[in-house]
Amino acid sequence: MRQIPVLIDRASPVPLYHQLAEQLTAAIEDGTLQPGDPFENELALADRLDLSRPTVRRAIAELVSRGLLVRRRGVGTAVASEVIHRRDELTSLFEDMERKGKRPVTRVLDINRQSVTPRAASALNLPADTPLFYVERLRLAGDIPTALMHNWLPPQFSDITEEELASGSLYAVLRARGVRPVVAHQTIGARKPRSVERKRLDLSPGDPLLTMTRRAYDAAGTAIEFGDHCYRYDQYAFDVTVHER
Amino acid sequence: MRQIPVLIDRASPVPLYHQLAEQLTAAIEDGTLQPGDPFENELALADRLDLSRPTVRRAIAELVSRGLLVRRRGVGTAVASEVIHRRDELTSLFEDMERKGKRPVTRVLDINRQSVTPRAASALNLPADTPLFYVERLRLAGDIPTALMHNWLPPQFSDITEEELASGSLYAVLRARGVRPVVAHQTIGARKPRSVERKRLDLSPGDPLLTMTRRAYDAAGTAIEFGDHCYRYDQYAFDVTVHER
DNA sequence: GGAAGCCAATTGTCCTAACAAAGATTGACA
DNA sequence: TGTCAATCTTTGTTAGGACAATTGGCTTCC
Repeated sequence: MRQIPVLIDRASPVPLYHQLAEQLTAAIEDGTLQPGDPFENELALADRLDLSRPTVRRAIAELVSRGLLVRRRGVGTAVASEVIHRRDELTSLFEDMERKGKRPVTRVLDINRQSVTPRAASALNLPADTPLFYVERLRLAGDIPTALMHNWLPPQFSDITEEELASGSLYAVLRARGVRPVVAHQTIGARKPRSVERKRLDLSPGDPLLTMTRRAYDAAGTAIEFGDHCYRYDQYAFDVTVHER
Repeated sequence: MRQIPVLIDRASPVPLYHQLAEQLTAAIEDGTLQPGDPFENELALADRLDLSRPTVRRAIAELVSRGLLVRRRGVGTAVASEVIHRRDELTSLFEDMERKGKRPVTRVLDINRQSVTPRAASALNLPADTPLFYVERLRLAGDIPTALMHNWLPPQFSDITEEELASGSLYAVLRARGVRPVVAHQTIGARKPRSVERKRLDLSPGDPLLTMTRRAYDAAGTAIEFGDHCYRYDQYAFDVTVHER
């Protein structure tokens, strides 16, 4: 039975069960524990780390709910098989590209702090004539234009600067202001490009466009972003993991 | 403060926290509790139902993780706003269309019970030369061709008949055999159609194609389906709800 | 040698208890 | 009257203990 080294800092403000869950997750994700490997039982783990059983159970439950571990009463706990280990995440294109080592570059093409756009306003649950913060950006991976992004945000974000946007992800800017997108509804489709889009994304004649519109909400259910994005079909695809029930 | 009637059966083999969670969920889903309504606090609920606080917490945690409730320390618990209460589901195109009242029709174009297709076999974690069950289907909404679907299944499904497939959804056929797809990884993209696809889907020149490939797994992580689908861009789009963390 | 039954190991459920932290409310004081 | 501090309410974290249910292996008996 492999014992994973775990360090618990009782002085830290982060909950013990979460410290533990993080370190166990890391051990699985970096391959220290392989799929199918047996996992130290919860009593032993609690004893070894000087934590109570409920605390250890809570940490393990977190990994189980993410599909990293599988438990069977009377038998034990094991690392789940490879394919189950993924989860849906709310990420942005920027973060996706960074993870793949693609070195994303953002070019801000247009900013309008008083944009009246009924379609966007209604997606944000605001009156149709509400002036919104609007930004159009082009994302490049190296030299290749990858995505053309149109985003509308509620008026309280109209002080966002071009510099902030150029430096990285829109979600990072929002999070820096204490706003956390928690749920988003996305619609993914395809269509023919318009001529502006063809030019901006450097498309050849006949090239299709992959499109996504997104409405993102915070924990209270307040709409915080409406996005309308176009992607080069040969540069981007959406990976989605769906679960039953 | 609305008190929801809850009946707990301590003699039942179903866990108390689950009985409670079910009844609370029902109250939200049938509209007894409306979005934004305050929710009885956990101490009061525990007291009223004669349950311990951890048991009540566990039930509430279940609803929170499904996005039905929102909690804030020091403030209380409330029913989440409408937009949050949705969940990703593993459904099929057939079921999607049925829900929208579109009256789907399936036409089986090709069946091969011994198809050797290395790309599909490897997606199913089988040796590349494994003979697979292959079916090509065209889905129509009324008269309009909507999707062209290619699916490969492991050899144990090679007794599936054309009649079964014509009658409805592939997933329904699988479920009737006691196989439950639980997780699927989908990749959604766009591309130019090939000429067969143009003909089958009755596309005009220059029309793009929306594509999706899917690998579906059962609870044990066994691959049970590989699908490669094309959709008419003007007839179909994917709705995806993503959650943070 | 095989089968039935028992036992140990492990996870699952449930309870009591205590204290911490965050937000809202109240009240005292300037 | 306005502001700050104390207090109350509510959720969050952690602990410890008891017993139940399931599984797998071992032992014993035929």
